[in-house]
Amino acid sequence: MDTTQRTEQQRSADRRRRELLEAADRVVLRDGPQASMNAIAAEAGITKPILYRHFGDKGGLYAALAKRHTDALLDSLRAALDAPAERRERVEATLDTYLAAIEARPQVYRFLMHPSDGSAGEQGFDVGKHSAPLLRRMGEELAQVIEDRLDLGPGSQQLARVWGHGIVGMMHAAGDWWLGERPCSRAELVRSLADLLWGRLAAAGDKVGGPGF
Amino acid sequence: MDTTQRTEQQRSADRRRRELLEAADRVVLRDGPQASMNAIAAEAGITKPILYRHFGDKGGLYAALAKRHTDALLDSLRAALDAPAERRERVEATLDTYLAAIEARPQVYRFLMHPSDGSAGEQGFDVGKHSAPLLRRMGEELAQVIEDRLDLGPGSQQLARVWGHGIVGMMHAAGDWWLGERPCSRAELVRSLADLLWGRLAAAGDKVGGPGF
DNA sequence: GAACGTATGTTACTAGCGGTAACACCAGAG
DNA sequence: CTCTGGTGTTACCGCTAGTAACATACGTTC
Repeated sequence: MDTTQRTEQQRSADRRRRELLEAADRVVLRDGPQASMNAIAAEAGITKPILYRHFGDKGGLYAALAKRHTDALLDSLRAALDAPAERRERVEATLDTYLAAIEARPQVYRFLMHPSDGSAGEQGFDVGKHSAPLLRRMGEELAQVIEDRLDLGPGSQQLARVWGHGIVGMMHAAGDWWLGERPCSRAELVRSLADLLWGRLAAAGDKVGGPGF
Repeated sequence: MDTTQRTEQQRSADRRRRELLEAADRVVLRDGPQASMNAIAAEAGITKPILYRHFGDKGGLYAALAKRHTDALLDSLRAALDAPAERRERVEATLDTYLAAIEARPQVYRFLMHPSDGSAGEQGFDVGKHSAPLLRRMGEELAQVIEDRLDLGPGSQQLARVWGHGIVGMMHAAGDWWLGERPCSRAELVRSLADLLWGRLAAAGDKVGGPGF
């Protein structure tokens, strides 16, 4: 139907789009989420209006950019989560995969977690939307895995979703803090978090007041 | 020494500062974290330079503003955490306190969690700093409580810090998601999260492939 | 080959932001 | 009376996201 003239012209458009995304990627990797449209255009060797023609606005560009990294990270996480191993091993492998990713490319990670858009337009008080889409997607995917593989009794679906988002948040916050302070090795962090998920908090004994009392 | 002339003039300065903070509070409550300095100044009935004289820059104003709410929330959380009750009850009370707070004033919560500064200046790649200070403070405080009250054996301090930040992150992410989708009541959410912390994830059985197999 | 649509690319602009310089005013202290 | 230190202004800077207007090259279609 309309695939006739789409072949050549739109193909070059798609190629340009990919080139622009790669240029934007380079700039974001260098400047962080504050990368300006001007800087990205300059890196790509062009001027702003072209970026706007391709991506609409800054949010569009950032969404396209984020999608690539998010998809890549989610693929890694799925692989770790689907490995044939004990549950605890899989959990530790998944945690380690995530932490290794944010450790390797903190700028990308920061970009994904902090849209930092502003988006002066529709500023409704929809608190649920501002958070990074990556966190939401990870939470939903983990919820699905939990629901599929664990026998949680009644209310399992809802429980799985709460746990999915909760565990992802735990991983994210701990990773963020760890990346800033580096108080221990990655392996130790993974073990500590897995211990937490394995109920060591509930199992721990109360501390006695003082020795000999 | 210098308390002589400080009495009258600086007192009025402090009063103005408080008034400005309250005006800023109103605007942030209405417009969210994107509230502009112009808007805040207008709400206070003045112009921008005065704000800058009092708070240095936007970050300073926001920090001062955040400190009030953060302190208030932390006080509530400490109270819940220090109540004389079983550990599980205390944990549930603390979770519920936090969730009730973000439920009651989502705009404030959003502001605290999303500085969304930009702060075009020093854009070093210090990933550890961009996250909301509230999360860090909650994590550190919880870590302290855990370390003080639980007997965790060797490496307890480090373990407590990981757990502190991890649990806070779990609470935050789950709360953020819950606030957006409202998939269940607050009490159910609290119970699900406490169940997670109590090791129900590790205790759950694997799901069998299908019935009759 | 001519006409057209669609991509590419430009310069020049708007509106708003955070932030600042320069200036005026008014109250209390010496 | 003068000096200091607060309050307040207008007018500006440099930056940002985003847009309008215009020129040009290429591929498709008649």
